[in-house]
Amino acid sequence: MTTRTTRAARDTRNLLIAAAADLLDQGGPEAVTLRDVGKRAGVSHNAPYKHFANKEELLAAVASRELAGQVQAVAGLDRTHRPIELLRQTMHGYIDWAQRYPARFRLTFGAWKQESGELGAAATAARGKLIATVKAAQKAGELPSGNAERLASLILSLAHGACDLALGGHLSKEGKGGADPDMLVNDLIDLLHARRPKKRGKSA
Amino acid sequence: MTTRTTRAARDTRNLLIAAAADLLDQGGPEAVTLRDVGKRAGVSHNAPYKHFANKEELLAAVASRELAGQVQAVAGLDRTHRPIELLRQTMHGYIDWAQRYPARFRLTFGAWKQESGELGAAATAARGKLIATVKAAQKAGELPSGNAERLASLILSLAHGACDLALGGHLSKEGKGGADPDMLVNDLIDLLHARRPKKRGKSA
DNA sequence: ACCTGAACACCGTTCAAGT
DNA sequence: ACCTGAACACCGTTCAAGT
Repeated sequence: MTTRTTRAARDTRNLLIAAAADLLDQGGPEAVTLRDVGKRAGVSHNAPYKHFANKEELLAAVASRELAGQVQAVAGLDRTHRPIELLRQTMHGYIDWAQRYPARFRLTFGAWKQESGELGAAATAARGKLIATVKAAQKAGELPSGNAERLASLILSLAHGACDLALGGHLSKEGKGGADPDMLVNDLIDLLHARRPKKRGKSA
Repeated sequence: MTTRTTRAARDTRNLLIAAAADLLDQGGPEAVTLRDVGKRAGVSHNAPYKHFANKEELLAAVASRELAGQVQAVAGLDRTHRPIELLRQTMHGYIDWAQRYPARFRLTFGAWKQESGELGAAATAARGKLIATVKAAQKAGELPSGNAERLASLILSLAHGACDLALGGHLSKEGKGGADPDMLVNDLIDLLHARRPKKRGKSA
């Protein structure tokens, strides 16, 4: 099972990642100190340096795990639904994640000074999953044709922006004009669906 | 001119804000230390505490100034254009600001632990400006009818999300699928424009 | 190969004191 | 009313030393 790293080392590594994620959830970014991460993982305050080059690399590992979880969630979706409903569920899952774990969401898409290869790969994988879903919906005639990557960027940007603004209280939740991220994603998907190619002169 | 605060105090306050913004632009959030802010403003490292309760309040003042600048920019737009073009220019201005000053953009919409009344008011003013622009475009029949606040949230969420993703390199700039925030905003506005109320049976 | 404890430089914040 | 210098607690990181 273990190739080069021992089982104990991999356990410690995962414990450190889990500890960082927990601290993030409970107290935000500034609550994630290497000292508390170590304490929570049952090791000394600088044991993390045996598994990560520095604090940012530990945080990058947390972010990578989150993106991998997103890919997993999409892969586990019920494939009996129509492709456009799969797309809708994918985005609602994304929004649900952002709202349940706001600190992880902001960390994942936050500012990284040093590019982590693992994080970049996880992001590419997640983006690939979304593009495939968009392509399937296009093939089924449920979305307008055109570049799938650009369409995916449109949908993801909206969902992402709505989540980020909502977390900051910039979406004016109260009143009749209040729109949460789920509603806005539905609005856009409905808008796109209305522009789908008409197969047999069916009125839009 | 000065009501209760002296001119010197107001100058120092503005110098501190400007110094913080400069440090933010040059070295990112972690470059903004109270010590360097003071040094750049020509005062001691804890003079900021005479003008702001703590570091976060200084940063909130920076963010408020940025939002006020956005409102100013919209107010200065050429009113001879059609309303929907004003909307387009407003969003392009927003995107341009985010790309020129990424650290200010992320600070402004970042995580605030203590609600600053000034920042909240600035955000409300900026949102109000956008909603008014959307309403004007609706009245001119250039956007679909419906709740203007919700439509404004849709457009702002897209622009905001596209900027945030682009800053993190999550928008796959290269290749034919590459779409930058300006293109995505144009896509959405065109999509909405195509769904505008048809006045005299003009084909969409 | 992995971990520890001491140490260093740095930061936000407080406080007593000055004008 | 505004500012300063010293001090405190805390943090990321390094290093010598242990198994």
